[in-house]
Amino acid sequence: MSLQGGRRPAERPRDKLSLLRNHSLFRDLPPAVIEHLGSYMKTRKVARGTTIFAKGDPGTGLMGVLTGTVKVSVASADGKDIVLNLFHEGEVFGEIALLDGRPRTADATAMSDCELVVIERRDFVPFLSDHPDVMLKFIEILCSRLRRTSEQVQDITFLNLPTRLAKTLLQLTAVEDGSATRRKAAVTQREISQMIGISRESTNKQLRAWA
Amino acid sequence: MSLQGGRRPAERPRDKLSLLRNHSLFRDLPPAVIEHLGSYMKTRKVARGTTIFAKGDPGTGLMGVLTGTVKVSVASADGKDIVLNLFHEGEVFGEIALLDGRPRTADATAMSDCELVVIERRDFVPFLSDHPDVMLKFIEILCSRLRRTSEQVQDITFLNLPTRLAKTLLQLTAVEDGSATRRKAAVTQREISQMIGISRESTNKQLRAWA
DNA sequence: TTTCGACGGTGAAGTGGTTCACAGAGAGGC
DNA sequence: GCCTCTCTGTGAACCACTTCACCGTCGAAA
Repeated sequence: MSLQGGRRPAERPRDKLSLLRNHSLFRDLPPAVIEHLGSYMKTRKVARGTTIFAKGDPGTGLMGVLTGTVKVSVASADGKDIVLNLFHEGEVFGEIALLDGRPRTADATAMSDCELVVIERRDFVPFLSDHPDVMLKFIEILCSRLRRTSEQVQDITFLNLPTRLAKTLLQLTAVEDGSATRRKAAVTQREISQMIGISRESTNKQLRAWA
Repeated sequence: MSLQGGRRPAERPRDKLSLLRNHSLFRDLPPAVIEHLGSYMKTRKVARGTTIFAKGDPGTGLMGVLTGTVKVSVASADGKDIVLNLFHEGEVFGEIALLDGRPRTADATAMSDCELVVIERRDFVPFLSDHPDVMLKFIEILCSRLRRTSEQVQDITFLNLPTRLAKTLLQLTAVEDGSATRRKAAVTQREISQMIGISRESTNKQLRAWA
């Protein structure tokens, strides 16, 4: 299943321009436009554990991952957490709030030290109006996100613990194979359990049972 | 929560043109364009219980509801069912497969006798390319769908039976208040239970406990 | 009128996963 | 080198919800 409509990188995006050049959203734009867009982008370094944005924040812009891994999750009233998505090098996140201008509905956290790029909404929206082809790409991305989230609903309601766990593990390893350089993104059992919506203990027991 | 980005009708869309005129997707288009688009639309009447499209079908087009209610759901291997969405008069559904050209990921069923309108993908996609403003509206709709589905994930994992049930009932009644004319769309307990992903019996018991 | 099928209603038994309460193992700070 | 913190590992008790089995009702079909 092609997650995120992003690229699955062979070489890494060392800088913001190569992120643009490699991402499906912008890949087909003429070089001059890409450079123009690049001039709007700011780079931001964040340390592992930093909150990049929080639920309720105004959605100020589009984020891209240069290096590292970003976790998008939501917390419940009583301290539980679910992970909605992980984003790796070369991928783009935070489009929803960018596109509809409404507040963020989830938290984003750096799972490792990260380098991010940001394009502000006020810069990006006018650009988007001038580039219908990019709108189409966004539509594709949104569709694939929707299919994914909808599949998540189905998994949660239909599948039992071991099956869901297996599926999640497969996805995780698939993604990690893609990026030759995996580093600090060691996924803990707690995080796995949050991805599938199951207690840490149960996850552990199932993993042990298999090992 | 504004569902679907659709209209909440005061007067009903007796024909396909007034559906176009009232729906947020097309509302702002010049009348000539609306009529042009209308010429592409076919009307289709389906009896209660009919399968409108099935999971795996090629996504042939965009559907609109003139009268009646349509249920979008998926079935699991072992015969269970979840309802992902209900669509009422004046609303539009089936955009995902329309927009990305991939197969349908869910079934659509007529919950009452329905009149639908259909625009074929081959007619609509060229139209869309010529109308970036409509693409923007689609982006809005996709965003709101995504927010809704994501909320569904959260509800399922965080909330317990009574809370989810209450929430679903509220949504149901809210929608039904909107359309003055509710008819055959009597929702059974089984359907409610499928909307919240809980057994029919448990739903029944909770309802009894409240009554 | 009878029959049939779908829906609502309900109790008893079963279970998958949670919660709680620990304990050991490593990793980083100082 | 020790202390602390986070992660992993594990058993026992508990509970929310499911599953199963069954009954009554009501409307439509025959």
